[in-house]
Amino acid sequence: MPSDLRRPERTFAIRQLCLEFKVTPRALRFYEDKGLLAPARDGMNRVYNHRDRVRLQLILQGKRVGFSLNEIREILDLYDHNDGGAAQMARSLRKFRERILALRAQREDIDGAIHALEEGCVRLERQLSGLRPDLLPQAADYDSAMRSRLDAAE
Amino acid sequence: MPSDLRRPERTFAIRQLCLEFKVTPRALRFYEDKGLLAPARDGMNRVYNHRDRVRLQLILQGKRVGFSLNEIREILDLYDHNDGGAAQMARSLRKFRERILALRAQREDIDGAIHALEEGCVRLERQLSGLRPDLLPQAADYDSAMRSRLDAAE
DNA sequence: TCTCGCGTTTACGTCAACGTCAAACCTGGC
DNA sequence: GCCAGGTTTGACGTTGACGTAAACGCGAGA
Repeated sequence: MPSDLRRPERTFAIRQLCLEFKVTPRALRFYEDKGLLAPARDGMNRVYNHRDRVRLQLILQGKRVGFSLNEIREILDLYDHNDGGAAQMARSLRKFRERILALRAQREDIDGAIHALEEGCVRLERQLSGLRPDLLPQAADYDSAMRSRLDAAE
Repeated sequence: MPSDLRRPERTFAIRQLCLEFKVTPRALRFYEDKGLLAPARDGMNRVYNHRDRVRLQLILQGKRVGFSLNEIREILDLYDHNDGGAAQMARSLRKFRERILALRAQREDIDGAIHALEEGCVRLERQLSGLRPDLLPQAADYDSAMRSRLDAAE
């Protein structure tokens, strides 16, 4: 009986989701307070199903890209009951496009920041190589350290 | 006497910078409290010079890409007095590279979110076009509205 | 002279997103 | 029967980034 994560009838205790997604129980309960999650109950205990798990994934992705919990809730709500009429769907569509534009702008900012920092790096490397070239490899180590970390993450 | 914004000797009152960058005086004073700005004084009044203006631009860009004020202060400090020794410079370099990696990761997340939202848009458009195609152009208006806004910003 | 409007400082308020702690509950194992 | 360990619900604490209110200074204009 290999209980697969992808089997839709599979349920999860709070602990399991916390371990899997590296969040605290407090966070999950907080999301529930705010209306982002609504797990079932077994007696007093929360029981998360496949849909709750997906929602949690979306919540965390949303947070990573800078959405507030309120915005995330809005989006989830839109996703959920856009059977609530065509007008509702049109509003969702507008919201989504708005978000896309905002995210594109944010990406531009990030690219700008990356370029600025890269220029700063070049400047520092130039100065350091003329001053104390022995200190340079330390920084270069970082890349290989990162590469191995990325490998490990895969 | 056309006082050009780019002339380095040009100075600014607090309100001018506030209007230009859409921030409140409270914010500028707050940044000063936190050591991110240090404008000169004319009596009791703050006088911002060209360098302060550039720093403010950097602060706001930093905020947009998700840096905390503390992180921004660190970066500005590093930029400022990396004459504080080669070891300091090496540390700056490491910090910069760290930041670059973090920003790249953030960009990946954003790209993911954009794709997800675009898929959502496609889905909604499909459903809407079969249901109430008359509601679609409203959303499309948004693009042209944005284009004109971008034009105005230039 | 008096009042505006903008500036200043100091101090407290707020909001989001949880952390932390307490007190109670259920459950399995000894 | 009882204890440890995980869960529940409050309730208060915390941090960052300001907002807001009070009280005052100061030069320009009616």
